[in-house]
Amino acid sequence: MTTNETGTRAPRGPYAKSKQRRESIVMAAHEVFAAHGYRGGSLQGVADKVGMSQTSLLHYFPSKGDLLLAVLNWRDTVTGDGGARDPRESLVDAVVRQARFNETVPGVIELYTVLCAESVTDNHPGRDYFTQRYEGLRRSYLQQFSALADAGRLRPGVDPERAAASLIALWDGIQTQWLMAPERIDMAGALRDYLDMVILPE
Amino acid sequence: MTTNETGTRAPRGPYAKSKQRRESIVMAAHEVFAAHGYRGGSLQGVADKVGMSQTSLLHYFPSKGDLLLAVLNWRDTVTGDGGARDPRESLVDAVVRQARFNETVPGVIELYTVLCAESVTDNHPGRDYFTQRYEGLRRSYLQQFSALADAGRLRPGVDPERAAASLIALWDGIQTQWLMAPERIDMAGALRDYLDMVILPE
DNA sequence: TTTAATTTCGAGTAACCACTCGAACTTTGT
DNA sequence: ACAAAGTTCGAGTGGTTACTCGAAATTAAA
Repeated sequence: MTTNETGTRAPRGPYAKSKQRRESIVMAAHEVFAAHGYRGGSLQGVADKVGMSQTSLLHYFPSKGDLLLAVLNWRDTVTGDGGARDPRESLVDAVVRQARFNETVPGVIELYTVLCAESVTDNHPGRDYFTQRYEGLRRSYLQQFSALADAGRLRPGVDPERAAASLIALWDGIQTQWLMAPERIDMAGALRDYLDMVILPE
Repeated sequence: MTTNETGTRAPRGPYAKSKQRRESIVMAAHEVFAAHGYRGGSLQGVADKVGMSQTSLLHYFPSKGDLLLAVLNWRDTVTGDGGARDPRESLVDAVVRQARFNETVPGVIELYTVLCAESVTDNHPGRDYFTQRYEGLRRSYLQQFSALADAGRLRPGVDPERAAASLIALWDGIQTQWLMAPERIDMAGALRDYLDMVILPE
């Protein structure tokens, strides 16, 4: 038994099912935000999907912005970011694998495409998340391109910094087109073509 | 004087200032939608910018969706789409020129980036516009890459169709990153690098 | 079993939304 | 000047929004 200096009892912390409850809320919010965007999605819609009242939802996430950040951070922990999981895996293989995987998980591409663009409007709660994410991604790919450049495997004239931003840009942009015409766009193919052009064969 | 068969007078058409009024509404809506997106922007906000009542605004554009389409179509007539205006101008020069120009016009890049991604959600009124726009852009660039391929100026292994989609994707994606960190991203540079890689020197 | 913290939710709030209606006011051809 | 059509807007409508409040139900530690 623990008491604090005021004699009141210490807080007990969340109940057993609380963690799963939060997770199911986050997953429902993922669906809603992917389908309608942040502004277009409503807390009521999320609550309906979970099967709880909107008021109860706000007990777990005190504001809509908090819920959005929870969705974004949860995605980060679950899905990858295009990096190699095996150090022996090449950059192009890692990117292509991630692109192919994203196609199979419904909502991932919608969520990022929609929310990322939406985040550049007014004071969007996801703005800091996306700016930091892009900075991190650029840093990560810059490092990989730099390593390739040191190994003499970067096409002459290619700047690693620009290539990092361009790879991310190509990826994002091809996802947008894929959302509008999935059967006409080969995401992995476009990324592979680009990287095969930038990176010289061993 | 014109009368129709019923004896009633023929409609007179809009008044003199109506055209300018519509245009000022469209420009205000352009600002609002660029800053807040379609769902985030409000008719009241547009009306306030123009200095008229929200009701009067709806006299010119009977619904918010109509206003959005007017904004998108107006943009098309005013700004270019990355094509060459002079047939002697090369593809890379035309693209770079358009990219540099877009940087100088506030709101153009915001508008397209935000609305394009937003348009893939539920039943967004701009959806058809963007899908058709992308189809048209791909067809246009495909034609140009094909012509270059016929002239033997396309890097071996590059598929004109994929290159068309990739160029557009790169352009869109680099605009998104530029919006978040304008001083760190060189849009024209990224596009030039890509095209210089795809297109062989004469 | 007691007891307090956590979880749930019904009811309400104030703000905002796109849009309607009807009546005034302005323009303009005759 | 007349009259019809175009324009403006105040007032409202029904709906939705995120969020608050207070109280009941549930959980679990002692």
